[in-house]
Amino acid sequence: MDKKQENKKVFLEIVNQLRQLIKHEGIKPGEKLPSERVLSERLNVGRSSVREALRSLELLGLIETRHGGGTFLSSVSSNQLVELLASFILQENKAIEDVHIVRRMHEKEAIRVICSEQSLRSLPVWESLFMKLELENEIVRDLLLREIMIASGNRLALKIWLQLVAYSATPLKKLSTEEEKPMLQRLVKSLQLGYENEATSAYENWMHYLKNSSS
Amino acid sequence: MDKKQENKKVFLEIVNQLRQLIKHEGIKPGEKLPSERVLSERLNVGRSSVREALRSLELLGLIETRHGGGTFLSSVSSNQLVELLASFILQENKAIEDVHIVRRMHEKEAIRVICSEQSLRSLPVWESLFMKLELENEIVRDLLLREIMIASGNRLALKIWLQLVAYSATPLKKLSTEEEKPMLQRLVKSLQLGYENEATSAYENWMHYLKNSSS
DNA sequence: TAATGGAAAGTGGTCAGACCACTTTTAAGC
DNA sequence: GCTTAAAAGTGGTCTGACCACTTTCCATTA
Repeated sequence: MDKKQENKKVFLEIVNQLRQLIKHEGIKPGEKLPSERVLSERLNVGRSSVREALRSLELLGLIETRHGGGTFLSSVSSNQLVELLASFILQENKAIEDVHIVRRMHEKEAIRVICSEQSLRSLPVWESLFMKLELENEIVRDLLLREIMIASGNRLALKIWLQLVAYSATPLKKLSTEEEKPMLQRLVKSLQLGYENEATSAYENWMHYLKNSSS
Repeated sequence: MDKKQENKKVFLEIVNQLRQLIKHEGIKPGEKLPSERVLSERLNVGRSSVREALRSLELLGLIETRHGGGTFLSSVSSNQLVELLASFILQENKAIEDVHIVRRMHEKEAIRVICSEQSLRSLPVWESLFMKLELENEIVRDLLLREIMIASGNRLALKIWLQLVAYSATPLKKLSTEEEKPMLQRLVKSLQLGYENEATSAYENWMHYLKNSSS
């Protein structure tokens, strides 16, 4: 049995070779790449294969093509762009930390949105959540966050967030502790009042607490 | 003389048509797309053009191809989030506003991240961009934003952002105007200095200008 | 009848060649 | 030397062909 991992897409291999060529040839941003015909000859592949690779790079914005003029490396700092390419090719998705960061970004933004809109601030759900905190002394953590995401009203952001949550290591039904209570109350209250800074601060406190308590 | 603005990349047009076809046909994630030969016939384009479009979508992770098997809308693959975005962006029509909002959110957050990290603020790319603004008086809009997203260092966010951009209605090569210059300079400068509020404000000004000037 | 095996059809992967449209370069003509 | 038209270069697209792989289908067999 051969290694399945070597099943690299061939057109990705071409993309990779293009990357090396750019590096080796020292082609700077804004400069011209060899023509498609030359590339196909140098890489020993058909012109159409070269084009498939180039179109991919174009959709990513890494190159620009001018009809009749040629193909050019996008201007500005190529080092970053080249490295970016590598991360795409090598499928470096292992950054779990990135998932957390993006998730928190969405949550924070949702809080901002809610604070800045009277109609969202006055949703009955906040009062309900606040009461629940008072009476039951505990609350499902993700329930609050989910309500926040839903209330912010962006379906795409909500979908992304749900996916991110699914990826997060944190169990869905984790209950909040007694210690979290004041933070949560502060968050919900300032949310209702539209105190953006206060709400954001409360949120960050909460996240900081969760981070430390889990380790 | 015709308007130069109509210089739509044809392979991008095919990408769009594919989107419509997927929506109209009701193709769900994980399901099979029509074969390349069928697509080329239905869209009245050559098979090679279809392939160029498909390869672009593949590099973005929106579709999967199996040699001899067919082409499929991404489903349970390496990155489910990519699949989610694929289905959302490819299928939902009226959600363009949501796409914009999420995109702007990612950009704003990236700006915040850069401002708060010395090593990111001092990247040479900012000086380069600033010089370019000074000398050439114009700059490709998305180039600046792309650099910001790359510099922020979150690959997941970058991947999300790239997909959002790929399906935004805004042309990739739109140049900034003379009026935008001060806003862009302010953004880049405050980015370098780490003035988060100033940078965010400049960004929002810029976006506000773009929104009004396009309508 | 159910299982098996292999042929046939379907599909993506790649290549070569041919045009076209547009840009850049070259060279002719003034 | 300058202008301008022809030529060369380059990306854009289509067609047809062949290969490699997968799926489907059906006849043969146990």
